[in-house]
This record gives sequence, structure tokens and C-alpha cells, in this order.
Amino acid sequence: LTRKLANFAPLSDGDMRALDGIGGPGQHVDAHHDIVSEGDIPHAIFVLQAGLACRYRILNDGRRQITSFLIPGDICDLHVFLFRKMDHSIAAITAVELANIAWPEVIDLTFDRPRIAMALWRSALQEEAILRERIVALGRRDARGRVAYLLCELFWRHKLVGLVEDQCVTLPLTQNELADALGLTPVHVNRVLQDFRRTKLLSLEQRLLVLHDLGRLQLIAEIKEDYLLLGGASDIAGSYLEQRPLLRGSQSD
Amino acid sequence: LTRKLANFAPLSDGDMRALDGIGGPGQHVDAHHDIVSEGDIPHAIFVLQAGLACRYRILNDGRRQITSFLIPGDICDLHVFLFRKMDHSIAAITAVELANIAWPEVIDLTFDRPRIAMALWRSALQEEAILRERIVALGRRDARGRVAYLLCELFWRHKLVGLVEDQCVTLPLTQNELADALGLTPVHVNRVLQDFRRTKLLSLEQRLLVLHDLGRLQLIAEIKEDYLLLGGASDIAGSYLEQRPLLRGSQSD
DNA sequence: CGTCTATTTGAAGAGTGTCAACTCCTGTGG
DNA sequence: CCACAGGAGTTGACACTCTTCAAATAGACG
Repeated sequence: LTRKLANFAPLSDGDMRALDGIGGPGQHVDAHHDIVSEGDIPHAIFVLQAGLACRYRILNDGRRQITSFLIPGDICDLHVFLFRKMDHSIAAITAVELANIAWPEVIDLTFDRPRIAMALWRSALQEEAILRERIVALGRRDARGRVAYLLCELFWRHKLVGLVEDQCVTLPLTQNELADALGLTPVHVNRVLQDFRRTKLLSLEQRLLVLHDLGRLQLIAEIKEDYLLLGGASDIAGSYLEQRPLLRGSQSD
Repeated sequence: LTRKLANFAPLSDGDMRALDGIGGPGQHVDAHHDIVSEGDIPHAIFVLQAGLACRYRILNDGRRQITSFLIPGDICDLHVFLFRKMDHSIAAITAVELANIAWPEVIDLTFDRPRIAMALWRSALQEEAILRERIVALGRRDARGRVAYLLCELFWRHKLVGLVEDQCVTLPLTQNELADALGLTPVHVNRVLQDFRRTKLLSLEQRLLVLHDLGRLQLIAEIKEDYLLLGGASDIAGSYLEQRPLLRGSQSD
């Protein structure tokens, strides 16, 4: 599941084994329950193994804004390092399987395995890129653009971890949750989806999303074909990292 | 100027000196010019020394969305590590002074100075927190809430680097730029600002922002008093980092 | 003093929100 | 096996925020 990291940097077999080796006892969280709540003081980092989750915040008047979705392979909360308290909550959307990693393990890992450190770092930057993209969507796109954008994003991300088969993704999101992520009302999301179905752009029923016309959708969403793929991720930095005189306990694989 | 980092982790005198020591030749960029453009392949990291800048993207129809502002002390583009090409542009809003740092220097620094590494890491996480906060604002707040939120954010950030004096900040932003950041039209931003002035919440004229009633503004913005202050940033991780058997070339100050 | 940009004002229109009702599906307990 | 409850999806009418367009004013700079 942490095969996602291989997308970010070339990992040696030893790196892979090290990755598979870590990870404490798994944990299960039922759908619609918080994994961590705002105000919590998290003590571990976890990796989402299966299921779907989201980060969100609740406003004073009870409305909710989902800031991002977590799909299998995603890492939750390097935040330990910054905040004593969480400034937002993370909830399971479906039932969810987690792998815990104590942070000393993470620190050791990043020190001993420069390529893993780099992959983690890049994955964090990708998250940031996604957040920026969402800001653009919420700020400047109308309802159709937002829906198209979000579905494309989720589609690509699932594709990157091998969860797409023939334009189909399992997406157990309610229209309510889509609305909370897009800054719209469920009613309006519904109308947009129906419009998309009528024009044969996609179908989204029974928790199954099928993109019939990805090209046209991406036009509506104004997404560049590969905005997440990091296509030619520069490896200058990577190679420098490896050349670097490793006074500092290098390792051989 | 890189005193901002001291907010994130306790730095030793040696750390400080190391920070001041780096930084290549300064660079100047005129107002309304790009510092780096979308599609560029950045070769250096830079720190904003003076002036105001923003990250933005242009949509197909020419509209612009500003995703974040950069104020003195902010670091631009650890992105080198991830993308070959920039997925967005950075523009100078006012005339701007930059300090360049080649990335080998950055890598060396982060390896040799764990506390600096931690500070950088936290500063990146703070950026992420700001992005999330902006998503909430764009998704779920009305125009008044958004304006109030953005002005509070900028106010607090300037305060953190010592650029606030008696509720006053120099903010050379046009209403057009505010609108591009908030996902609104300049016309509407104008109306909201006038409303705020009429109700004695703030004044914003001649590039000078004065918050007359910060408390009430924060209510409208729904911002927690200290959302950026990272009040009790946990230092468990920090102390672990220092204890860690530094096979790896520790340094003494 | 004239030009350019930024700000201000008004009126009309579009896109979403709100509210409320109704349907469909799924799972549950009698 | 059926009735029922509850959540999710669907539909329509109407209200409202924000946008759009256009034009006037004010300020900054050469």
C-alpha cells in the first residue's frame, strides 16, 4: 500500500523492505467516526490501508467543510511535529483500516533512508499542490467545474495507487459529502451530476464512478492531463542526496 | 528576516549564525513582475526579504486565483524537489528583495542542523494549515467572512515577523488582488470593505490596514485567536531529534 | 495637466441557496 | 415475508448573494 511512495522516488529493495517492516498494530475505524478529532494530541502517524477518509472542519453554525480526502496509501499526520493540538478532524467515510507508526520510527526511517525521506517530502508537496488546486477550484470555478475537478482528482489519485480499472473507481461518497468538499449544497451537486449523466460525461451510482468522457471532463475542470503525475519529477536533488558524503551512517542494500 | 524560523523551534546561536551565513547574492524584482512563472524549472530557493508577493494561477478565460501571499521571511520553493516544472507562478506585488539559496546549501543545512530542519518542516506544515484554512473560507464563508478572514490572516502573519505596530500593517494590496485571492469580484470586495469601514471594524486606505476591532473581526472570520501561533508547539519530537544518536555528523555550537 | 490605475456607485441578471415534499433503496424487526 | 424506518437521491418554487456591465470619481505619477 505504500507503493505510492515509489511514484515519488526510486526506492531500492532495501527501502521497500524497510517500509513494509514498519507499521505497528493495525486499527479499525467504523464509517462516520472520527479517526482523530480537532483538539486531539496525536501520538502516532498512520497510513490508510483501506477505505476512504477525509479531513474536515466544522463551523460555528454546524456546516462542514471537507478540506481533503484520504485514499489508501495516504499518510495522516506528520502534523504531530507542528501542533500540539489538531486544528482539524479526520473522519472515516467508509469503514477504514489503519496502520500505526510511532514517530520515532518515522524519524529513524527518514534519517537512515534518504530516498524514503525524499519520497515522503515529495508526497507532502503533492498534497500541498492538491490543496492549491482546490483553492483555485473553490475560488474561481462554477459548480460544474468544481464537480468535474473533484471527480477527476479522485480518479487520478486512485489510478496512481492502482485502484482504477477501465475508467471505473469505487467511490463511496454521498452527494452530501461531495457538497461539503466543494462548498456547494447537496441539492446543487445533485443537479450538476444529473446534467453530467444526461450529457454522458460520467455515471456515479451505487458507489461506482465511471468516467465516460475523461477528456471533456478535464476540459470542464480545466485540469492539465498530468497535474498529479509529477511526470518528470526532477531527480537532480535525489542524486545529490545520494552522492552527499554520508558521514552520517549510510546504509547498503 | 529568517527570524521567523525561531518561532518554530528553539535555535541555538550557531543555528542562527548558520542561517545568516547562507544566502547568495540578493535579487530585486519589480512590482507586477513574475518571480518564477508557471512552467519554469527553478534552480534555487529564495527567501523573501522585503516586499509582498503571491502565488497564483491563471485560468483559461484569463481570470486569476491567488492561492497564497508571501510576506517577508517566507521561503519560496522547496518545490524544486518535487516538480520539474512549476505548477503555478509567483509574482511580486510590490517591489521585492530576494535572497537566493542554492539547494545543495539547503540540503546541507537540514542535515547538519536538526533544529533548523525541524523549523523548516514546521514552517511548511504551517503553510499547509493556512491553505486548509483558506479552503474553509472559500468553501463555506460569505463575502464578509472571507474578507475578514484574509485580513486577519495577514495581520497575524505580519505580527509574527514583527511588522505590526499598534494594530497597523502596511498592506499594499489593491482590491483587485484581494478579490483574486478571495474568489470574489473587485466590486464586491469594495462593498464589503465599505461596510467594514462604516461599522468601524477597520480602515484600509493608502496601503495602511488598521484593525480597530480585532475581536469582532475574528468573530466574523471565525478564526481562533491563535490559529497561526502554534501556541504550545509540541517539542517532544524536537527533543527526540536531539537525543538521537547522531552517528551522523552532529555539530556543536 | 493629462493619463493611468484604483476606487466607488447604480441597476439588472445569473448562479446557488433554501425549504419542503416526494421517491427510491436498503436494512431491520415483527 | 412484509411493514417500516432511515438515509440518500430527486424535484420544484422562490429568495438572495454575488456578478456583470457601465460609468463616474478620485488619486498617483510623469
